[in-house]
Amino acid sequence: MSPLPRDAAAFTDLILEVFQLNGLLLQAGDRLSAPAGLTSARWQVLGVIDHGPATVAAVARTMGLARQSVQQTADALASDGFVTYVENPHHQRAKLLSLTAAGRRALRKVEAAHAAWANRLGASLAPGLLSAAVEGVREARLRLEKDLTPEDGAHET
Amino acid sequence: MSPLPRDAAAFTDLILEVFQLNGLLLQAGDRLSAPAGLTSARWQVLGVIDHGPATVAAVARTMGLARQSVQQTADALASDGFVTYVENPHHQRAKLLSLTAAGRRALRKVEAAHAAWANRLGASLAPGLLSAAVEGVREARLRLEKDLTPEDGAHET
DNA sequence: CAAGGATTGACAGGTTCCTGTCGAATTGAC
DNA sequence: GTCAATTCGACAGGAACCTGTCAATCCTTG
Repeated sequence: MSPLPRDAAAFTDLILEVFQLNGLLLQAGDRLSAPAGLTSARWQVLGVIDHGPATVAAVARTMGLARQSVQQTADALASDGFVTYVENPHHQRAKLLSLTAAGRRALRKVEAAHAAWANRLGASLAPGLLSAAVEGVREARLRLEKDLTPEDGAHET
Repeated sequence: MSPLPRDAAAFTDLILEVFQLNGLLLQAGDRLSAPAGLTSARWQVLGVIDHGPATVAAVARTMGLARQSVQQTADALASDGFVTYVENPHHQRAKLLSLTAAGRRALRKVEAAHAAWANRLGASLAPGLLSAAVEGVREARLRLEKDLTPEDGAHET
């Protein structure tokens, strides 16, 4: 009822758009990765360890997710043979997630599909519009990150 | 590795930004609604039935979610007393979700917090940047929606 | 080198979304 | 008016995220 100021209204619009786009992107990601036997979440994990093995916690930090979420995905990937846990010279308990041949093969397949798709979608949007969107969303994200950090609590993030 | 064309790269950047912003927005929404005893998902459902009672299926359509997801949230809201199921003159089995006094009170509280928050965040961003972001994200969403619709399957969406 | 703090993997449990299926109620075609 | 298609709520099960907690393993400090 109480009319929001223009800025606030625009910000709220952005929220709604982002929610919807996020849902569609997940759907698209699942569709892209399904033929390789993957899902969005699993594909993303594979992508992180593509440039080198890493611990579950390190992958989680890279992805901005909770350690435990990535653990679940990683275990699933391992039991499907896309990934193996290899010894970590720097840590006895924290083994390294490493791509198997099958994992690398699946990843390459998804990446090819992704490239074609991103190309098609990216080309269908005015370049200026696209880069403005990226910049605006990034700016909003940065503000929000600051806004959400009251003070870095001691333990776990 | 294989370098994506510029458009595709920008599109991929947008995806990453949207994923991150989405996560932060959910976090912010939960923080805004927690003092009222709600969460993002529950708040959104209350918002839909604020302008009048509706069936679970109708709410789901409005929100763009599966019927079953909203059912779960609605049941939780009902057992917490924010909502009740009232008789539906047009349908014997499909009762209407309706706000209770407590539900309306909680919703108003969250809306007030949301307004203050959106105002603060919205004002901290250059207006041009913000509207460009909204426009760009909307455009991307529309393309993606088209891209994802192969043909409207018969039953359930 | 010994103690304290931080990080890690494991496990438990919860939320919010999904798909799939079922029987009941409504609606539409004939 | 009857019969088929659709819509609805209920229930089962699963995916992907979360928080909280524990013991084991670092790592830093003194």
